[in-house]
Amino acid sequence: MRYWVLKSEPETFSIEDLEQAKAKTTPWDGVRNYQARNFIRDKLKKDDLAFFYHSSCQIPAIVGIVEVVSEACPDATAFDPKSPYYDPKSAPNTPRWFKVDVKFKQKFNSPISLATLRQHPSLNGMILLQKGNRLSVIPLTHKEWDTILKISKDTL
DNA sequence: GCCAACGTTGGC
DNA sequence: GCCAACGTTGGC
Repeated sequence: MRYWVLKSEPETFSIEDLEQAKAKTTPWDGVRNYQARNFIRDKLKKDDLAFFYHSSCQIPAIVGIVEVVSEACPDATAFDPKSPYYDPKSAPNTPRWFKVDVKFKQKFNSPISLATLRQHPSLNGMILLQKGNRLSVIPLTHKEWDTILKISKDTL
């Protein structure tokens, strides 16, 4: 199994929204970046775990943990002209975009801010921390996952 | 609100 | 296939 970071703008969809969702589960749809798409389609598997990251907000931070609970399938929002994620170039028989379902696992008592993550030298290589990084589905090494988990436990 | 960094588009 | 122009992301 693999570990990930999934980014979301809390004004659009927050971890609280996920916790309150039906079955605490949501389709992780609307991803419109090819690199992120490839991770979703090819690498995200049922039972993978991911940190939920709040971006473009007052304190960008990892705020909790979610679990992948489905395999990848076509992102239906791309077929819907009324959806903000509509993409006329994606058709049901030749889908361009994909999604998985994710389920709420845990919300951290104290979020781990970007600034905090940057204070840990062992996380320097993280894709999330790299300058100019805009990827919304980010792979983590097992070591990075463990390090961040430990930070979350130390700050309880 | 600014702006750096990056991705995408489209003319040639 | 190059690259300029434009659009978007996201931290600050």
